[in-house]
Amino acid sequence: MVLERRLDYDFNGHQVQVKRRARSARRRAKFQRRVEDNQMCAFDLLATVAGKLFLQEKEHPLTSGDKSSEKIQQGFVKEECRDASEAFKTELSNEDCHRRCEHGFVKDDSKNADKPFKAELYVEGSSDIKCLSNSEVQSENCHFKEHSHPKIDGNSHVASMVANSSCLERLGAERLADGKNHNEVGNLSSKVELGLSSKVELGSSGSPDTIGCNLGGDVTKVKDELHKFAKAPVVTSTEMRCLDDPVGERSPVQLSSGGNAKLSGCVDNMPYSTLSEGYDNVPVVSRDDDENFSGCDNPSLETKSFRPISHIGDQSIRKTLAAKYCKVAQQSKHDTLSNSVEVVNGNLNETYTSRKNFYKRQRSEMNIPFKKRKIFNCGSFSNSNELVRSGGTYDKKNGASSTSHGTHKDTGMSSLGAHQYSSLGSKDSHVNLRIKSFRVPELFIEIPETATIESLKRSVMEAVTAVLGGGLRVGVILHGKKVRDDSKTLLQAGISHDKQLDALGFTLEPISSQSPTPVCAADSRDVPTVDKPQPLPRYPSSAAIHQRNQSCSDVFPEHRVTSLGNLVESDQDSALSPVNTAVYKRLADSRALVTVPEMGVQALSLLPVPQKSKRPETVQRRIRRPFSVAEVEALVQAVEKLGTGRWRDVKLRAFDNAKHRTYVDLKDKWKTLVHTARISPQQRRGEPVPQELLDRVLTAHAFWSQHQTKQQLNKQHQQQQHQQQPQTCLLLQ
DNA sequence: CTTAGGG
DNA sequence: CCCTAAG
Repeated sequence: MVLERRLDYDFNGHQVQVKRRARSARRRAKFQRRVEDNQMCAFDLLATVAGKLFLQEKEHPLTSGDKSSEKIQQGFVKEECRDASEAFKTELSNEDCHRRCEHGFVKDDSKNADKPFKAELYVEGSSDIKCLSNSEVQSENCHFKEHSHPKIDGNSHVASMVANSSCLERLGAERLADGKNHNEVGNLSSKVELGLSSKVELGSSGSPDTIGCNLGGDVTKVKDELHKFAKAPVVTSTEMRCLDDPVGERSPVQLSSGGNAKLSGCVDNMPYSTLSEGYDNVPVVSRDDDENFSGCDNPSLETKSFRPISHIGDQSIRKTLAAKYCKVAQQSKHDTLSNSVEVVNGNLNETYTSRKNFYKRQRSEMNIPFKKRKIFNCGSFSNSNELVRSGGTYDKKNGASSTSHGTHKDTGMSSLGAHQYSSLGSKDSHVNLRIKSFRVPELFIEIPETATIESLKRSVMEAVTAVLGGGLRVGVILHGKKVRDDSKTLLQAGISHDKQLDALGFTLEPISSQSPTPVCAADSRDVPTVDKPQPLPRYPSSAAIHQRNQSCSDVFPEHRVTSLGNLVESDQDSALSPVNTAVYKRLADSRALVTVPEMGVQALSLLPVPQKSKRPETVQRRIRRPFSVAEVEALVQAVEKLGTGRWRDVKLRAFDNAKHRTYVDLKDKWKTLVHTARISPQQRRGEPVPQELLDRVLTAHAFWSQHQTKQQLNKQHQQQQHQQQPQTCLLLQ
C-alpha cells in the first residue's frame, strides 16, 4: 500500500538518519536543529497540556495528586512519543491489523526521506502548531489531554494526545498529512470527535493494539449511552472506535501497538487492576473537560466517573483520537465481548470516488465497507450496553448503584454482572436472576460525515437493536463452563435458588458462531429464570432467526419487537475470523469475564447500515470474512455440479442465504482455492482447508476448464457453420 | 447484472 | 476484497 510504504519510509528514514549520523556533518547539524526545534515544540505542547490538566485538576480535586503533571512539565514526553511512533510503525507494518491508532504523523515530503518525519500536533487552545519530530516525541510518559482541533487546512488534522501520568494512557495524535498525500491515513478531511472519556493504554509488547473508548459506563443504559455518544461532537470524518471494557465498566481507551511494538516499561509496570479501578465509571461522554456527564443518574457514579478524568496521575484522560484505525481488541480471557461501535468516516473526496460503486455495493450486500485503511479516523467508544433487570424490569438505578457495591466474585469468569436477587420462594422455587449488563458485540457503523447527529443516533440505535434483536443468542455459563444441553432443567444444570450461583454467567454470542462467545457474565446467587440458549444451526435460516429471537426475548423482551432480523446477515458461516482480540492480560481487574471466542466479533460486525443511506457514505471496504470450511465445502460442491463460470448459479445454489457472499466473492474464493490447492501446505494461510477439499477443487477445476475449452471450441464451430450456412443459403438463392 | 481477470 | 472491462 502506498500509504504504508510511505509511512514506513518515513520511519525508516528517520532511523536511517540516526544510523548514518556520520555521513554528513551538515545533515547532522540540520537534524540537531530540528531536534531542538522539536523539543521546544514538545515542551510547548506539554506545557499547554499540563496547563490544561492543571485546570482539570482544579476542577476535579478528587483526582489531583499525581506527579504526572510534574513529569509532563519536565518534558517526559519523549518516551511516550517514541512508543507511539513505534507503535504506529508497527501498526503500519501490519496490514491486517486494523488497530491503528494515530499518533503523530508525518507531514512528509517524500523528498525528505532522510529527515525525521515531522508530526504536527495541534493543541486546542493553542494557535500554534507544534511540531514534534519523530525522534522527539518519545518519552515514557506523555500525558496529554485530548483536544479537539479544528482542522487547520484542508488536510491537516488535529492531533490530540493525552496521556496520563500513570503511563497508561496514550493516545494518538492525529496525523497530519500534507495536501499531497491524499491517501494517507492521516488525511482526513475532518475529524469526528466523540468525546468519550476513556483511558488509553498502551499495550506492552506482544499485545495487540487497541484503542478503545469506553462508553458508558456502567451498565445500564445502552440507549443512554448511545445517545450520549451521539451527542459527542462529531467534527468530521474519523473513525471512532470504542471498546468495551472488559470489565464492564468504563474503561480506558486502549491503544496497543502491534505485537512488536516496544512500549515503555511504564505500561508493563502499571498494574492494570489499579488502573482499572481508577477508571471505573469513567464518564463516557464528555467532549470536554467541562462538560458533564449528563447521562448519569447516579450521583455517586457521576463522581466516580470524573475522578479518573480529572486525575492527572492515574487516571485517564479522555482523549480524542482522531485517528485512524483502531482495532479493538480487547479481550483477554476476561474480556467480554466487545461491543464497540465503530464509526467510520472517510474523506469523502478521496474515498468516495464513485457513487456508483457505492450504490452497487449497497445493493449487493449490507456489508460494511471499509474504506481501505486510508482515510479514516476512528474513534472508538465502546458502549457497553448493559441491561439491568431486576425481576424482569429494566432497572437503571440498580445498575448504577450496584456498581458501587458490586461485589464481584470472579469465578472463572468474572462477573459482569448479574447480581442475584432473592428468590420469590414458592413451591417451585424460582430463580430470580439479575443480569447486570450485557455487552453488545462489536458493531460497525458507517455514516457520512455530513450526516446529522440524529441520523447517527438512529444508525447506532438500529445497529444495536438489530444485534440485540436478531443477531445474538444467549449462552449460559456455569462455573466457567458453557451449558450446552438446553434440555436440562435449571436444577439439573445446577442452577437453583438455594445455591450460590456465583458462577452463572450469560453470554451474548453471534448466532453464527459456534464457539462460545461469552459476552457477558452474570452472577447471581439465586436461580435464574432465564431460559437457556439453544444452539443454532450452522446455517441460520428463518427458523434460526426465530430461535434467536426467542432466546433473546427471554433476556431482552424489550428488544424483541425491534428485532431486525433482516438487517443481520445470516451468516452461515460464521465467521471465523480469528478475532484480533488478542488477549489482554493486563486488563486484569476485570470483573467482567469473558472470553472471547474467535468468531464472536466478526459475526456481529454486521453492519446494520441503514439501507438507504441518505447519503452515500464513504465507500468503505467490506469487512473481511474468511470462508469457513463449511462454506468451502459448499462452494466446492456447487462448482463440481455447476462448473466454473456460473457463479451466479453457484451463489443461488449454495449461498443463497449468505447475503454477504456475492457471486464475485465466490468466484474469487474459487480462484484462491485453486491457488491454495496448488501451493504447498506450508505456504497456506488461514484456516486450513482439508486436503480432500482441495483435491476436489483441483479436480473440478481441471474438469471444468477442459469443459469450458471444449465448449468454446464447439461454439466456434457452430459459429463457423452459421456463417457458412447463410452463405450457402445465399448461394442457393 | 454477470463474468472474468488483474490488482 | 476491490475494480473494471466486456458481454
